[in-house]
Amino acid sequence: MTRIVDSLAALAQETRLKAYRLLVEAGPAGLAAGRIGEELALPPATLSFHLAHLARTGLVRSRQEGRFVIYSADFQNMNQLVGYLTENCCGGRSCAPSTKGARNETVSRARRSA
Amino acid sequence: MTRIVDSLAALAQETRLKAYRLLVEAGPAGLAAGRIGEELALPPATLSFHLAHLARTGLVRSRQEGRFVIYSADFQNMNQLVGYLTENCCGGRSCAPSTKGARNETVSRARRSA
DNA sequence: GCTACATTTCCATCATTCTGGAAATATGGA
DNA sequence: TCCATATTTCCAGAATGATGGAAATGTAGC
Repeated sequence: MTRIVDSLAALAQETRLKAYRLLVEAGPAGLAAGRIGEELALPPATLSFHLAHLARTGLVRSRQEGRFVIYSADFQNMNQLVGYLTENCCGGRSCAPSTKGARNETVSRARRSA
Repeated sequence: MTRIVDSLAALAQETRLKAYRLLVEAGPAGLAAGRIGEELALPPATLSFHLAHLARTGLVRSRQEGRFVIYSADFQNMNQLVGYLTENCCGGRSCAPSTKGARNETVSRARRSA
């Protein structure tokens, strides 16, 4: 669950979401860090900070290629994230008001008399 | 896009994600605020802060019912969020390395000579 | 080795978010 | 009206996150 929260937090920031979308668009070939910085007009330090954040959660991979560091989206991890949301947070249409567990009261057990 | 970032941020916090999942589990009937506070063992002020945060993004609705305020998940907004991720961030299997636009270079235009 | 470019790390600053006690604001029942 | 309960608002302190300049590190070609 920490993994999920971290991934959500990684995408819950405009700059990082934009960067991630660029990488999705770029596909497996990916993009050099500097290229992303160009597109988003970010100073190097800020860019590096955000890319590191995305990489730390696994949503993005990086590989060295000559003088460049190429970032690319990790679709498998993204699928896991979306899968989690669909299953646990009801993104799918199977949003049936689950019946598992005995938590079938709207208000508190202790205070229902109130 | 601000809407998306806000929704992601709302879920990118352990307490709120837990609260949201309780509400998904509870279905349209929802849960009284206090009931959620009980489950998560949160002091009232903290609980209220997080529920308000979720409500502000539209992921959750609230209705007054007697002395209780009942919160419930808004599945429509959640579906929109998951839909966005699937389409723009490639959660679906149609993760084909998009070909739109002329952004088909991995490194910078200006510096490709390097 | 030296130079040029790419990226990261270091560091300080600023901004936002989280937390929870205490008081205020409902709401319902006696 | 008065009391008990439910929830929110007010407020301040603590923690975490974002930003970016400057210096350090890495890599390639001469």
